[in-house]
Order: sequence, then structure tokens, then C-alpha cells
Amino acid sequence: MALVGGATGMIGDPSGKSKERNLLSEEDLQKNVAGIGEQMRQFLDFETGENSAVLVNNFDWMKNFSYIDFLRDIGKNFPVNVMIAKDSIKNRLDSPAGLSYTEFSYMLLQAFDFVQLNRDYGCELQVGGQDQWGNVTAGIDLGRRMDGKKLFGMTSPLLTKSDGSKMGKTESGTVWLSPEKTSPYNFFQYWVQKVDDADTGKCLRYLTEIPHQEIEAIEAGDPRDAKKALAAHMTELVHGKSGLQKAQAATEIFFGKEVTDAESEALQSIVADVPNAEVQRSALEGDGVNVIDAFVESPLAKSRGEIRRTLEQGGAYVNNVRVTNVDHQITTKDLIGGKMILLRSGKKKYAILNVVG
RNA sequence: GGGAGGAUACCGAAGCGGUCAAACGGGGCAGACUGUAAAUCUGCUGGGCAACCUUCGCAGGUUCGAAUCCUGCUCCUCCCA
Repeated sequence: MALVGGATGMIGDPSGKSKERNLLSEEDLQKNVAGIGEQMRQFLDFETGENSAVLVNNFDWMKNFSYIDFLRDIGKNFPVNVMIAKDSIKNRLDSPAGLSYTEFSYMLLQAFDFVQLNRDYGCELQVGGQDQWGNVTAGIDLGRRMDGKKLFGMTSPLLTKSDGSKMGKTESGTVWLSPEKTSPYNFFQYWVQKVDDADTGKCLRYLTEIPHQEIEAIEAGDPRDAKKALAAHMTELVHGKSGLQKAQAATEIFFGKEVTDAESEALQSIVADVPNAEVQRSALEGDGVNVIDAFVESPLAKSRGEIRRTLEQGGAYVNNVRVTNVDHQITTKDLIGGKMILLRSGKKKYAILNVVG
């Protein structure tokens, strides 16, 4: 049973947050709810007969509540002294950021969700991340008070790095599940590039369903292979077999040997799955196109100054050959298989310039 | 309602009339070392080849000159009621 927070999303959960959340517009929220629902399909089967997963939206039962009814029916069951004793609230009360009444009320909503799901579906167990502990227990208490039901909760540790910070948040390479936001190739690369050796085992345990014995065997081996295994499992889980294949094909080419005409076929097959841009064939004829212009066309450079710096520092490559001269011209001679040019910034960021016309 | 502070680049935070595209830290990018890891070290980090252009909440004003002073506005925080 997957619950999306169409109602609670309008409030903002203070748990684990150091600042008051910005309220989302109803429109954005609708989009988020729809998007999350879509993504759940990758992980849960909603059409498997009797035992199908269920997707519920708490807006469906919250929308009919009047403020008065809510206070009488739900609020009455929440002793404030218990509420303010919860870490999620206490931490915020102690911090300079404070806490609005709105966020303070969040736990009542989530608690009631649990009760509602118990009533509608016989749901008895709520599972969430560690930061949800307070909200989960609030629901257990509310079930007991309102319906005399015995409900249960389970939380899992949050995924943190070995230094204690949250994973995947601050890095520019924030990963998204949606292939629109993070291509399968980039998703795969995320696990290879951004996970510390020390965190690989933890990720394998938390995020994959590989048996523990196998994980131990993986850990005993080369850490590079461990990360690739992690990347492969995650990519397959999120993007399916075909996504994984494309990601691996691209990885093979980019992080393999020199790129020549021989790889043009393979490159062609992955072009859509890696960052790419188009150039007119005519532009490459004659004197060709300046390297800087070429990079600026690609997603690798945001500004001319940026790529100029990269060039000067020796971080720019055309077809895997380092280019440091800012006046370098790219011409038809540089085309791989007569069709494309491989641009690279730094050690591991690639883009393909696809020739058209 | 009364009072006191504040709003600076991706984030945090200095600057309080010229030498400010703006110290410092974090983050990010690139290089070296490696293993597409971590740690470490180095360089860069508004746009532009440059002249120069656009930035310090918003709108005006003072001044030869404003992130810095004045006026109004918006938003935030705190204290009192």
C-alpha cells in the first residue's frame, strides 16, 4: 500500500528538516503526486489481481474535513506535551528557525492517515524512514485512542554516508528516478562515481535485494567491481533491463579504450541515452567550428568562460584527445564514422555532438 | 498596535562612499595522485578574448562616484502588547 501525500504535502513535514518548508502550490503538488504515483509503478505491481498494490492519496479523505471536525475528532486525542516531546518537534523548537503551527500539526494528519488506512484496508503496519518514527508512533497512539486498535510501526535507518551526511542531497549530481531528469546512463554513473568505497556495502544492503552472503562476497572483492554491481542492480531496478543495457554500453565505450571509427556503430546506438546536441554538417566544413562554440552547444558547458577555463586547465577533450588550445577548430575530419563528435569535460563527463544536415 | 534588527553571488557570511565582480568558509568545476573511489595538494568559480557589460530585496533620490548615505515599498526575524 503506497500512500502519496496529496494533503500532507500541502502542510510540510518538520521531521528531519531544520527550516520551515515553503508551501507548494496546489498545481505543483498535483504534478508531484501524479509523478510519484507513476514512479511507484516501477517498484510495485498495481495489477496483479487480489493482492495488487494499492496507491492511496490522503487528500481523498482529508479534503472533506472541516477544521472544527478535525479539531474535535482528531486533535482531542493529541496531548500537546506528548507532541512537543517528540524529537521532530523538539529539535525545531530549540532551533532559531522555529516552527509554525502548520508544521506542528503535520503529525496529526499523518497519524490519521494510519487510522484511516486501518479502517479502509485493515492496514496494521506503517513503514517509513527513521525520521518518521514520531509520526508513526503518533498514528499508533491515535489508532488505540480512537478505535481501540493495536497498530504497529517499523522504521528503517536513513541512507547516510560514512561521515553521517545524507546521500545524494548536496552533490550537484542529485539523482532522480525519472529518466527525464537523470538518464539511465547518468544514473548508472552516479553509483560508480559518487559512492564512497566505505558506503558501497551499506547501499547494497539497503537498496538491493541481493542475499547478504552474496553481498559479503562482493565486498570481499575489488571495490570497483562492488560499485559496478551496485550501479547495475540499481539501474536495473529503476530503469529496467533495457535501461541497464544502454547504460552499460555507454559506460563501456566511454571508459574503455580510445574512441575511433570502430565504435561509431556502438556510439550511434547510445547517442540518445547520453547528453547530446546537434551540429549542422555545413558548419564543420572548411575551417570548422571553434572548440569553445562546440562545447557551449553541448550540455557540458554553461558559458564560454567556463569551458575556456576547462580548456586552459587541460580538462577538455575532443574524441578523447586533450585539447588545450582555445582556438582549436573542429572540422569534418574529426567526425567519428562520419556522424558524430565525442566531447568530454574532465575525466568522466561526456557528450555527443550529433551531426545533422 | 509599539519597538529593535535584517535582506549580499549556488549556500552561509564579511563589507558600511571610491582601490568591490565584492574577503572568508562550504559547495561546485578542472588539474596532480589513484581505481570513473576516498583523503590530500594546486588552480578556477557573474558574462565577455578584450574594451566593457550585468549584479549586493524592489523602486526612486543624493553624489564626480553607492553593496555602502536618504526616501518609499515588499518580505523575514526577534522583543513588548
